[in-house]
Amino acid sequence: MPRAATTLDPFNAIAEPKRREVLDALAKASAAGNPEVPVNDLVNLLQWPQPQVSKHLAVLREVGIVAVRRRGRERLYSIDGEGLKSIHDWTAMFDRFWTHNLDRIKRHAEAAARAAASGPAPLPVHPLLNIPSPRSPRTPEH
Amino acid sequence: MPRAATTLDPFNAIAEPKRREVLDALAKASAAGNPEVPVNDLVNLLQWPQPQVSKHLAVLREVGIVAVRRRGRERLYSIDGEGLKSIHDWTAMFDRFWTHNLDRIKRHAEAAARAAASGPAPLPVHPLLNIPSPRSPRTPEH
DNA sequence: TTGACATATTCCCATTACGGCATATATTAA
DNA sequence: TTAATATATGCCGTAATGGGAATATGTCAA
Repeated sequence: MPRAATTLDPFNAIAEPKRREVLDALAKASAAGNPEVPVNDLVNLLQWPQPQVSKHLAVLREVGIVAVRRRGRERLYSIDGEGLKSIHDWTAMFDRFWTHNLDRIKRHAEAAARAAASGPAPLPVHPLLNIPSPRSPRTPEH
Repeated sequence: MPRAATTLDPFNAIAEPKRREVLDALAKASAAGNPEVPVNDLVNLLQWPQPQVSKHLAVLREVGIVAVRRRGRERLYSIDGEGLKSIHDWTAMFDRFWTHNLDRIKRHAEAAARAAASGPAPLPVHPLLNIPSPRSPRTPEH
């Protein structure tokens, strides 16, 4: 089974760096007062071939990150926040792994100081992980 | 040029759904008091073949989402928040696209009511986009 | 109708990922 | 040393990508 399709979900859609550039451009235009941007404006902004822009927009639209509206022969694209919100929400579940970093680094420094007072310690693999942890049971909960 | 490498950045790494499952399992273990989890525990938790677990962990480690420490013949994996924080921060730049949804929907409803008072309007493509926007200049800022 | 304009779609290709299976490496135990 | 345990790595086949170029589709203008 190969890699998941880029149109599977917003996570796969924004994995492509160029697609994030498209979203950045749309956000900038929105901040400048143009929440809806025709494809040609994006082509001029990004300086990419038009088919490339259209293809990336199609992927973003399929996963619900952008929305489209027709105006004459143009198609106006805009950001639909719901798609990105799902990613924001998922990553938010891990915020304690970076919010409490200062505390953890401080505790690590204290532990290192205590270890240095008694004897030379083996060099830590990662500062954030040098917290002595109780041996986990071989068969955890599930 | 094919798709970007999964080890290019955290965005590509978490695009794979199974990799997000691994992170969820690590987060759950951490919440249960085991911030560091041996590979075998993850194998038992997820019920996947061991090589598959190791490979996914390798990708997550390469982009800095997880960290490893050796303890005897085991390798203890833990979440390194910095990698996920970069994603959280990027999506946060778009928070106004979902935070102000209520305002936008309300304004849209008012606009629709005004339009209905004068005559039948073309059915909206997307409720959030039905805000009448000034025609954007053909050559925007950049 | 014909042409210009705006955008989407199709085809081709080189590259890469994922899963399965087998095997290599490293560490502890006997 | 040899065996057992814990984990990583290599190889394979299948599937899908993103870019380029050409072309199709749809809309407005003359």
